[in-house]
Amino acid sequence: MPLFLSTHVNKVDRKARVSVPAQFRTALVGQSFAGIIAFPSFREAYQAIEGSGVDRMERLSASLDRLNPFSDEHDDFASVIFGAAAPLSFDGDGRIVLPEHLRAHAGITDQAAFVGRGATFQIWEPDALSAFHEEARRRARESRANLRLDPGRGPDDERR
Amino acid sequence: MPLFLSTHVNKVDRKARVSVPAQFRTALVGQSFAGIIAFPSFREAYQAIEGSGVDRMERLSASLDRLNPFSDEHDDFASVIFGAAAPLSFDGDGRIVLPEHLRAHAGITDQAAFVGRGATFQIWEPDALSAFHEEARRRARESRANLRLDPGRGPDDERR
DNA sequence: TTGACGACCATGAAAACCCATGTTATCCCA
DNA sequence: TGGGATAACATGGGTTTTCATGGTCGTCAA
Repeated sequence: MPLFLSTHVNKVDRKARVSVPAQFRTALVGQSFAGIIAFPSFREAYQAIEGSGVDRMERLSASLDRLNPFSDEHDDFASVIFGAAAPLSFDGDGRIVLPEHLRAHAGITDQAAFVGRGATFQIWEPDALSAFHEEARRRARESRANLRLDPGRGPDDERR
Repeated sequence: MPLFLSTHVNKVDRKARVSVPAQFRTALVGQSFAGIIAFPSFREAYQAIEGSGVDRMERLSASLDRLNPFSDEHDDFASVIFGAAAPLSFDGDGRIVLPEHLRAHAGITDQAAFVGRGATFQIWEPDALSAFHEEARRRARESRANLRLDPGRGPDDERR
Protein backbone atom coordinates (compact mmCIF):
# COMPACT_ATOMS: atom_id res chain seq x y z
CA MET A 1 0.00 0.00 0.00
CA PRO A 2 1.42 3.36 -1.04
CA LEU A 3 2.12 6.07 1.48
CA PHE A 4 2.01 9.67 0.33
CA LEU A 5 3.73 12.22 2.52
CA SER A 6 4.58 15.94 2.55
CA THR A 7 3.83 18.68 0.08
CA HIS A 8 5.53 19.35 -3.26
CA VAL A 9 4.83 22.36 -5.45
CA ASN A 10 5.59 21.83 -9.13
CA LYS A 11 5.22 23.84 -12.26
CA VAL A 12 2.45 23.35 -14.79
CA ASP A 13 3.84 24.05 -18.25
CA ARG A 14 1.91 25.42 -21.18
CA LYS A 15 0.99 21.95 -22.30
CA ALA A 16 -0.61 21.44 -18.88
CA ARG A 17 2.04 18.95 -17.84
CA VAL A 18 3.22 18.55 -14.23
CA SER A 19 5.90 16.38 -12.76
CA VAL A 20 4.45 14.05 -10.17
CA PRO A 21 6.84 14.22 -7.19
CA ALA A 22 9.38 11.43 -7.40
CA GLN A 23 8.46 10.29 -3.90
CA PHE A 24 4.88 9.78 -4.97
CA ARG A 25 5.96 7.92 -8.06
CA THR A 26 8.11 5.49 -6.16
CA ALA A 27 5.17 4.92 -3.83
CA LEU A 28 3.23 3.75 -6.88
CA VAL A 29 5.66 1.33 -8.48
CA GLY A 30 4.20 -2.10 -9.10
CA GLN A 31 0.64 -0.94 -9.66
CA SER A 32 -1.18 -2.27 -12.69
CA PHE A 33 -1.27 1.18 -14.28
CA ALA A 34 1.74 3.49 -14.55
CA GLY A 35 0.08 6.73 -13.56
CA ILE A 36 -2.46 8.14 -11.18
CA ILE A 37 -6.24 8.39 -10.98
CA ALA A 38 -7.52 11.89 -10.37
CA PHE A 39 -11.01 13.20 -9.72
CA PRO A 40 -12.50 16.40 -8.37
CA SER A 41 -13.13 16.30 -4.65
CA PHE A 42 -16.80 16.92 -4.04
CA ARG A 43 -16.52 18.70 -0.77
CA GLU A 44 -18.18 21.96 -0.06
CA ALA A 45 -15.31 23.36 1.91
CA TYR A 46 -12.72 23.41 -0.86
CA GLN A 47 -12.07 22.53 -4.49
CA ALA A 48 -9.08 20.28 -4.77
CA ILE A 49 -8.24 17.27 -6.89
CA GLU A 50 -8.14 13.86 -5.25
CA GLY A 51 -5.47 11.46 -6.42
CA SER A 52 -4.48 7.86 -5.87
CA GLY A 53 -3.15 4.81 -7.66
CA VAL A 54 -5.36 2.55 -9.77
CA ASP A 55 -5.33 -0.19 -7.20
CA ARG A 56 -7.42 1.89 -4.90
CA MET A 57 -9.92 2.56 -7.66
CA GLU A 58 -10.10 -1.09 -8.58
CA ARG A 59 -10.85 -1.99 -5.01
CA LEU A 60 -13.53 0.66 -4.90
CA SER A 61 -15.06 -0.55 -8.14
CA ALA A 62 -15.01 -4.15 -7.00
CA SER A 63 -16.71 -3.28 -3.71
CA LEU A 64 -19.51 -1.43 -5.44
CA ASP A 65 -19.97 -4.07 -8.07
CA ARG A 66 -20.09 -6.92 -5.62
CA LEU A 67 -22.57 -5.43 -3.19
CA ASN A 68 -25.46 -4.98 -5.55
CA PRO A 69 -24.74 -4.14 -9.13
CA PHE A 70 -28.18 -2.69 -9.83
CA SER A 71 -29.02 -0.91 -6.61
CA ASP A 72 -29.97 2.74 -6.49
CA GLU A 73 -27.87 3.08 -3.43
CA HIS A 74 -24.52 3.50 -5.11
CA ASP A 75 -25.81 4.73 -8.40
CA ASP A 76 -25.17 8.41 -7.91
CA PHE A 77 -21.90 7.65 -6.30
CA ALA A 78 -20.63 5.57 -9.19
CA SER A 79 -21.50 8.23 -11.74
CA VAL A 80 -20.00 11.05 -9.77
CA ILE A 81 -16.73 9.39 -8.90
CA PHE A 82 -15.95 7.17 -11.86
CA GLY A 83 -17.52 9.48 -14.41
CA ALA A 84 -15.29 12.34 -13.38
CA ALA A 85 -12.17 10.31 -12.64
CA ALA A 86 -9.34 10.50 -15.10
CA PRO A 87 -6.52 8.00 -15.52
CA LEU A 88 -3.43 10.15 -16.01
CA SER A 89 -0.47 8.14 -17.21
CA PHE A 90 3.14 9.09 -16.63
CA ASP A 91 5.23 10.10 -19.58
CA GLY A 92 8.83 8.90 -19.74
CA ASP A 93 9.83 11.54 -17.21
CA GLY A 94 7.10 10.96 -14.66
CA ARG A 95 4.82 13.75 -15.73
CA ILE A 96 1.06 13.80 -16.21
CA VAL A 97 -1.15 16.24 -18.07
CA LEU A 98 -3.91 17.78 -16.02
CA PRO A 99 -7.16 17.81 -18.02
CA GLU A 100 -8.97 21.09 -18.36
CA HIS A 101 -11.96 20.16 -16.19
CA LEU A 102 -9.69 19.26 -13.29
CA ARG A 103 -7.61 22.41 -13.60
CA ALA A 104 -10.79 24.46 -13.71
CA HIS A 105 -12.19 22.72 -10.67
CA ALA A 106 -9.10 23.42 -8.58
CA GLY A 107 -8.29 26.81 -10.11
CA ILE A 108 -4.87 25.59 -11.19
CA THR A 109 -3.02 27.64 -13.79
CA ASP A 110 0.77 27.52 -13.62
CA GLN A 111 1.52 25.73 -10.37
CA ALA A 112 0.23 22.65 -8.61
CA ALA A 113 0.77 21.53 -5.04
CA PHE A 114 0.81 17.80 -4.35
CA VAL A 115 -0.26 17.14 -0.79
CA GLY A 116 0.30 13.74 0.76
CA ARG A 117 -2.62 12.30 2.71
CA GLY A 118 -1.41 8.84 3.55
CA ALA A 119 -3.16 6.36 1.29
CA THR A 120 -4.15 9.14 -1.11
CA PHE A 121 -3.06 12.63 -2.01
CA GLN A 122 -4.54 15.87 -3.23
CA ILE A 123 -3.57 18.42 -5.85
CA TRP A 124 -4.17 22.07 -5.05
CA GLU A 125 -3.69 25.50 -6.42
CA PRO A 126 -0.92 26.71 -4.05
CA ASP A 127 -2.68 29.86 -2.85
CA ALA A 128 -5.91 28.02 -2.19
CA LEU A 129 -3.90 25.52 -0.21
CA SER A 130 -2.32 28.12 2.04
CA ALA A 131 -5.68 29.78 2.54
CA PHE A 132 -7.10 26.44 3.55
CA HIS A 133 -4.21 25.81 5.91
CA GLU A 134 -4.78 29.17 7.47
CA GLU A 135 -8.41 28.32 8.05
CA ALA A 136 -7.55 24.92 9.38
CA ARG A 137 -5.11 26.40 11.83
CA ARG A 138 -7.67 28.90 12.96
CA ARG A 139 -10.27 26.21 13.47
CA ALA A 140 -7.75 24.10 15.27
CA ARG A 141 -7.08 26.95 17.67
CA GLU A 142 -10.78 27.36 18.29
CA SER A 143 -11.43 23.75 18.93
CA ARG A 144 -8.53 23.70 21.30
CA ALA A 145 -10.34 26.44 23.17
CA ASN A 146 -13.49 24.39 23.08
CA LEU A 147 -11.64 21.49 24.48
CA ARG A 148 -11.88 22.97 27.91
CA LEU A 149 -15.62 23.25 27.72
CA ASP A 150 -16.30 20.06 25.82
CA PRO A 151 -13.75 17.40 26.61
CA GLY A 152 -15.05 14.96 23.99
CA ARG A 153 -13.75 16.86 20.99
CA GLY A 154 -10.31 17.18 19.49
CA PRO A 155 -8.93 18.99 16.45
CA ASP A 156 -9.51 15.87 14.39
CA ASP A 157 -13.18 15.38 14.95
CA GLU A 158 -14.60 17.72 12.36
CA ARG A 159 -12.75 16.11 9.55
CA ARG A 160 -14.95 13.13 8.86
CA MET B 1 -11.49 -6.98 -14.61
CA PRO B 2 -11.92 -3.86 -16.71
CA LEU B 3 -12.09 -0.44 -15.12
CA PHE B 4 -14.05 2.25 -16.95
CA LEU B 5 -13.27 5.81 -15.97
CA SER B 6 -14.11 9.38 -16.99
CA THR B 7 -16.56 10.72 -19.52
CA HIS B 8 -16.01 10.92 -23.26
CA VAL B 9 -18.38 12.67 -25.65
CA ASN B 10 -18.19 11.35 -29.21
CA LYS B 11 -20.03 12.05 -32.40
CA VAL B 12 -22.70 9.84 -33.86
CA ASP B 13 -22.47 9.97 -37.63
CA ARG B 14 -25.33 9.59 -40.04
CA LYS B 15 -24.83 5.85 -40.16
CA ALA B 16 -25.30 5.80 -36.38
CA ARG B 17 -21.68 4.90 -35.79
CA VAL B 18 -19.79 6.05 -32.67
CA SER B 19 -16.21 5.58 -31.67
CA VAL B 20 -15.96 3.76 -28.39
CA PRO B 21 -13.35 5.68 -26.39
CA ALA B 22 -9.92 4.13 -26.82
CA GLN B 23 -9.54 3.87 -23.06
CA PHE B 24 -12.65 1.74 -22.85
CA ARG B 25 -11.50 -0.42 -25.70
CA THR B 26 -8.16 -1.14 -24.11
CA ALA B 27 -10.00 -2.01 -20.91
CA LEU B 28 -11.80 -4.69 -22.92
CA VAL B 29 -8.91 -6.38 -24.70
CA GLY B 30 -8.76 -10.10 -24.14
CA GLN B 31 -12.50 -10.59 -23.76
CA SER B 32 -14.14 -13.35 -25.73
CA PHE B 33 -16.07 -10.87 -27.86
CA ALA B 34 -14.53 -7.85 -29.58
CA GLY B 35 -17.22 -5.32 -28.79
CA ILE B 36 -19.62 -4.30 -26.07
CA ILE B 37 -22.97 -5.43 -24.74
CA ALA B 38 -25.57 -2.69 -24.51
CA PHE B 39 -29.07 -2.64 -23.08
CA PRO B 40 -31.51 0.06 -22.03
CA SER B 41 -31.24 0.96 -18.39
CA PHE B 42 -34.49 0.18 -16.59
CA ARG B 43 -34.35 2.95 -14.06
CA GLU B 44 -37.11 5.38 -13.33
CA ALA B 45 -34.82 8.29 -12.85
CA TYR B 46 -33.30 8.41 -16.30
CA GLN B 47 -33.08 6.76 -19.70
CA ALA B 48 -29.54 5.82 -20.48
CA ILE B 49 -27.88 2.86 -22.11
CA GLU B 50 -25.97 0.42 -19.96
CA GLY B 51 -22.81 -1.05 -21.40
CA SER B 52 -20.16 -3.57 -20.48
CA GLY B 53 -18.00 -6.31 -21.90
CA VAL B 54 -19.36 -9.78 -22.54
CA ASP B 55 -17.51 -11.20 -19.59
CA ARG B 56 -19.63 -9.28 -17.17
CA MET B 57 -22.82 -10.46 -18.86
CA GLU B 58 -21.63 -14.01 -18.58
CA ARG B 59 -20.88 -13.56 -14.91
CA LEU B 60 -24.25 -11.92 -14.38
CA SER B 61 -26.00 -14.76 -16.10
CA ALA B 62 -24.09 -17.30 -14.08
CA SER B 63 -24.85 -15.69 -10.74
CA LEU B 64 -28.53 -15.32 -11.55
CA ASP B 65 -28.67 -18.93 -12.52
CA ARG B 66 -26.91 -20.04 -9.39
CA LEU B 67 -28.86 -17.97 -6.89
CA ASN B 68 -32.49 -18.58 -7.78
CA PRO B 69 -32.83 -20.39 -11.10
CA PHE B 70 -36.61 -20.64 -11.28
CA SER B 71 -37.90 -17.65 -9.39
CA ASP B 72 -40.25 -15.15 -11.00
CA GLU B 73 -37.85 -12.47 -10.00
CA HIS B 74 -35.07 -14.02 -11.93
CA ASP B 75 -37.40 -14.53 -14.83
CA ASP B 76 -38.35 -10.88 -15.12
CA PHE B 77 -34.82 -9.80 -14.68
CA ALA B 78 -33.54 -12.16 -17.31
CA SER B 79 -36.04 -11.11 -19.93
CA VAL B 80 -35.58 -7.43 -19.28
CA ILE B 81 -31.82 -7.53 -19.39
CA PHE B 82 -30.89 -10.28 -21.75
CA GLY B 83 -33.86 -9.83 -24.05
CA ALA B 84 -33.05 -6.22 -24.76
CA ALA B 85 -29.28 -6.55 -24.74
CA ALA B 86 -27.46 -6.07 -28.00
CA PRO B 87 -23.93 -7.25 -28.78
CA LEU B 88 -22.30 -4.39 -30.67
CA SER B 89 -19.06 -5.37 -32.30
CA PHE B 90 -16.20 -3.03 -33.07
CA ASP B 91 -15.40 -2.22 -36.64
CA GLY B 92 -11.76 -1.95 -37.70
CA ASP B 93 -11.50 1.50 -36.12
CA GLY B 94 -13.14 0.72 -32.80
CA ARG B 95 -16.58 2.00 -33.63
CA ILE B 96 -19.98 0.47 -32.93
CA VAL B 97 -23.37 1.06 -34.52
CA LEU B 98 -26.02 2.15 -32.05
CA PRO B 99 -29.30 0.39 -32.91
CA GLU B 100 -32.39 2.51 -33.31
CA HIS B 101 -34.19 1.24 -30.21
CA LEU B 102 -31.26 2.14 -27.99
CA ARG B 103 -30.87 5.58 -29.50
CA ALA B 104 -34.59 6.19 -29.06
CA HIS B 105 -34.47 5.04 -25.46
CA ALA B 106 -31.68 7.43 -24.57
CA GLY B 107 -32.73 10.26 -26.87
CA ILE B 108 -29.41 10.15 -28.67
CA THR B 109 -29.19 11.88 -32.04
CA ASP B 110 -25.78 13.24 -33.01
CA GLN B 111 -23.71 12.90 -29.86
CA ALA B 112 -23.15 10.20 -27.29
CA ALA B 113 -21.48 10.51 -23.90
CA PHE B 114 -19.69 7.44 -22.59
CA VAL B 115 -19.62 7.55 -18.80
CA GLY B 116 -17.32 5.26 -16.86
CA ARG B 117 -18.83 3.53 -13.83
CA GLY B 118 -16.04 1.26 -12.72
CA ALA B 119 -16.96 -2.24 -13.81
CA THR B 120 -19.48 -0.93 -16.35
CA PHE B 121 -20.30 2.22 -18.25
CA GLN B 122 -23.30 4.09 -19.57
CA ILE B 123 -24.10 5.90 -22.79
CA TRP B 124 -26.05 9.14 -22.53
CA GLU B 125 -27.42 11.97 -24.55
CA PRO B 126 -25.02 14.72 -23.37
CA ASP B 127 -27.64 17.20 -22.17
CA ALA B 128 -29.55 14.57 -20.24
CA LEU B 129 -26.28 13.59 -18.67
CA SER B 130 -25.39 17.03 -17.38
CA ALA B 131 -28.85 17.42 -15.90
CA PHE B 132 -28.55 14.12 -14.11
CA HIS B 133 -24.98 14.69 -13.12
CA GLU B 134 -25.80 17.86 -11.30
CA GLU B 135 -28.47 16.13 -9.25
CA ALA B 136 -26.32 13.11 -8.60
CA ARG B 137 -23.47 15.24 -7.38
CA ARG B 138 -25.71 16.91 -4.87
CA ARG B 139 -27.17 13.66 -3.60
CA ALA B 140 -23.78 11.96 -3.44
CA ARG B 141 -22.47 14.70 -1.19
CA GLU B 142 -25.24 14.01 1.26
CA SER B 143 -24.89 10.26 1.43
CA ARG B 144 -21.14 10.07 1.31
CA ALA B 145 -21.10 8.52 4.74
CA ASN B 146 -22.15 4.95 4.13
CA LEU B 147 -19.52 3.71 1.78
CA ARG B 148 -16.76 1.44 2.80
CA LEU B 149 -13.83 0.09 0.92
CA ASP B 150 -13.71 -3.65 1.02
CA PRO B 151 -10.21 -5.10 1.27
CA GLY B 152 -7.17 -3.37 2.60
CA ARG B 153 -8.76 -0.60 4.56
CA GLY B 154 -6.79 2.37 5.75
CA PRO B 155 -7.61 5.25 8.05
CA ASP B 156 -8.71 7.33 5.07
CA ASP B 157 -10.82 4.86 3.24
CA GLU B 158 -14.22 5.21 4.81
CA ARG B 159 -14.54 8.84 4.03
CA ARG B 160 -15.77 9.07 0.48
C1' DT C 1 -33.35 -1.33 -56.59
C1' DT C 2 -32.94 0.25 -52.19
C1' DG C 3 -31.34 0.06 -47.86
C1' DA C 4 -28.70 -1.81 -44.14
C1' DC C 5 -24.22 -3.38 -43.02
C1' DG C 6 -19.33 -4.50 -43.09
C1' DA C 7 -14.62 -3.70 -44.64
C1' DC C 8 -11.28 -0.41 -45.97
C1' DC C 9 -8.99 4.18 -46.66
C1' DA C 10 -8.00 9.35 -45.83
C1' DT C 11 -7.26 13.26 -42.77
C1' DG C 12 -6.79 16.67 -39.12
C1' DA C 13 -6.30 17.24 -34.32
C1' DA C 14 -4.72 15.78 -30.05
C1' DA C 15 -2.08 12.91 -27.18
C1' DA C 16 2.01 10.12 -26.26
C1' DC C 17 6.91 9.78 -26.92
C1' DC C 18 11.74 11.21 -27.16
C1' DC C 19 15.64 14.18 -26.42
C1' DA C 20 18.04 18.30 -24.33
C1' DT C 21 19.13 21.34 -20.35
C1' DG C 22 19.70 23.47 -15.92
C1' DT C 23 19.42 22.75 -11.09
C1' DT C 24 19.43 20.40 -6.94
C1' DA C 25 20.56 16.73 -4.12
C1' DT C 26 23.67 12.79 -3.27
C1' DC C 27 27.81 10.34 -3.17
C1' DC C 28 32.66 9.59 -2.91
C1' DC C 29 37.27 10.51 -2.15
C1' DA C 30 41.06 13.13 -0.82
C1' DT D 1 35.18 17.47 6.46
C1' DG D 2 35.37 19.98 2.35
C1' DG D 3 34.65 19.95 -2.34
C1' DG D 4 34.35 18.04 -6.71
C1' DA D 5 32.05 14.39 -9.41
C1' DT D 6 27.71 12.07 -10.30
C1' DA D 7 23.20 10.96 -10.38
C1' DA D 8 18.32 12.27 -9.88
C1' DC D 9 14.88 15.32 -10.93
C1' DA D 10 12.06 19.06 -12.73
C1' DT D 11 11.32 21.49 -16.90
C1' DG D 12 11.18 22.88 -21.91
C1' DG D 13 10.61 21.81 -26.72
C1' DG D 14 10.07 19.05 -30.95
C1' DT D 15 8.40 14.88 -33.35
C1' DT D 16 5.87 10.79 -34.11
C1' DT D 17 1.83 8.04 -33.28
C1' DT D 18 -2.80 7.43 -31.97
C1' DC D 19 -7.44 8.49 -32.31
C1' DA D 20 -11.84 10.26 -33.71
C1' DT D 21 -14.29 11.21 -37.74
C1' DG D 22 -15.74 11.34 -42.47
C1' DG D 23 -16.12 9.00 -46.67
C1' DT D 24 -16.30 5.19 -50.44
C1' DC D 25 -16.94 0.69 -52.23
C1' DG D 26 -18.83 -3.93 -52.19
C1' DT D 27 -22.14 -7.40 -50.41
C1' DC D 28 -26.24 -9.44 -48.96
C1' DA D 29 -31.20 -9.34 -48.26
C1' DA D 30 -35.70 -7.55 -48.40
